[in-house]
Amino acid sequence: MFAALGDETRLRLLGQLAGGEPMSISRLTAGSGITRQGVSKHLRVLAGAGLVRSTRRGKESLWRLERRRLEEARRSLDLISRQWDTSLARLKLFVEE
Amino acid sequence: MFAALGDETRLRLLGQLAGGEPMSISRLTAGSGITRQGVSKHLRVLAGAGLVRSTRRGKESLWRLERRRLEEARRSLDLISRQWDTSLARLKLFVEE
DNA sequence: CTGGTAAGCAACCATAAGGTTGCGCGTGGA
DNA sequence: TCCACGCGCAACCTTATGGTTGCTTACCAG
Repeated sequence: MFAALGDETRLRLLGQLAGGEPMSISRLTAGSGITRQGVSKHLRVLAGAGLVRSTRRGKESLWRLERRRLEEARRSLDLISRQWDTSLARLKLFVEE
Repeated sequence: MFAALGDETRLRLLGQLAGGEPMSISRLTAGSGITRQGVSKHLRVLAGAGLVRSTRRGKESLWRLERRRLEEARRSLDLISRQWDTSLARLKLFVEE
């Protein structure tokens, strides 16, 4: 999932989708500087990480954010960060004794 | 920075360092399945993202976490997530009017 | 049913990334 | 002083990745 987040283009896509409004590929492509196919590929990567989801509507497919996953990522970082904190606390305690 | 987090080996390294105790490269290498050079490369990537820092002590260099950066990453995710939330709230409000 | 628009599929290309091997260098201990 | 240990540097190999082009499929409107 972090790998999916680790690309500028994909982060930009997330940013666009963070607007809340579902968007079609061609709309996401507009002004992106890369091809529609490129965008499509990136979207599939994001979808593979569960960060985004698409629903077909007529001849266009609409993509939207999957917030749960973002929260998961945040929690993972919290975990490491917190583990670090408590370890340091223990260490400090140990040193001060 | 997410790119730096987006590799299993590097996440594992962070996990080890999250123990709070600074570790040498050879120690981090032990049981990692890859070469010392590989670990070294990954550490430099992490350092490049500011997630980790090293200090030379005698003939070994000790690596430790840089917690601030983890918090930054978390904040970034929060930002997207929150932007999504508020947009949805606005949208909901709009729909309900 | 015909044409245009939105997207999927597949092949392909160049470069970046993960990993290895080989060698040289400084430091600490006997 | 000499040797072993822990690292850094550089070259190299292989596979993933970001991106493109070309062609096909699906849907809607006239």
